[in-house]
Amino acid sequence: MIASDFMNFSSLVARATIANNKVHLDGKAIRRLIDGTPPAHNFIEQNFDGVFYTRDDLKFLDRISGNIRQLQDPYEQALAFAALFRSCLKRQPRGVFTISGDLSHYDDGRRDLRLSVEEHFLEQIEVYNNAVFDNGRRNKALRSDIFQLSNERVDLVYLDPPYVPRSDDNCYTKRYHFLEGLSCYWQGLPIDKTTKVKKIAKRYTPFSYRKEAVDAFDRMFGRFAKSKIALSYSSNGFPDLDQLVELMGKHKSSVTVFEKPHRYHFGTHSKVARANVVEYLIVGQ
DNA sequence: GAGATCCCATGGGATAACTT
DNA sequence: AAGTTATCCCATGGGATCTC
Repeated sequence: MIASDFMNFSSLVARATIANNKVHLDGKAIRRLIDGTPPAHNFIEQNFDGVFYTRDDLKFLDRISGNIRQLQDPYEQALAFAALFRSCLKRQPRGVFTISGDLSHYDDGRRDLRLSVEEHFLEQIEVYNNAVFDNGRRNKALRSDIFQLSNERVDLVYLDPPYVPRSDDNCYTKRYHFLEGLSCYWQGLPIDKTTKVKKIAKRYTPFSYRKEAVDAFDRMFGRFAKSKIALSYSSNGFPDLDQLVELMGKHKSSVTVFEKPHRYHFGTHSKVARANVVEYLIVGQ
């Protein structure tokens, strides 16, 4: 099995859970991770004070960033990163990095907002340790643009591309930039200090632009013309369903659409008009 | 079964940038 | 100059699942 993602942080999660068949974080590794020696760098504290988290959380993130890199085994490292990312998500209201500053009005009393990032981290290590299993195969986790992947044949490919929304930038960088930066300690990812949430620049992908998305889908389906394709998509995306079915039909003799109504509970303020969507699984073979 | 907890590829308004 | 597309910031809660 091969997993690949456009973003680094999510490919690390895949390395921890998909590529990794047997490595767990044991007590010794955990003690090394939370070692309290003051960190050699304080990039996170310097850049995100007053933006996300408490000062203690930020110090912990600087410390853990150094300690993770002391682990020798890449699967141990990946497990620690996966646990760290999930800790950061749970400690951030709504799990996104689009809001900053005083977030007390988001506090609805939930436990996730009371725990420190470090307390979450210890819990999430157990969560990820319990998620490790051996499927009896050699699996890979890659970080790649879909068009840069080697031409390896796969029986079935599950595609979950970004989509162009009708009025916004859809790129995940907007919501998860903090995790992407954290995954490499912002090495080579300069922060745009003019932004309130201290974003990094999003990487280019044709899937984000109306003018290029149709061609990108066409090329992507062509790239997997010899595999069964399962494409995950939504009715509030662009291109629309008819266009996607037609595009897949250029490369596949049979295209089947499965639909499931869904209501988002995230942007649910009264003026949100598109919370009701249809989720699609478009299968070509 | 009732209450607590947790999850969520979000959406709209304003404005900037780009097209024709 | 008007229309279209891209970007930035920030506001928002119901239902599935868990716990007792």
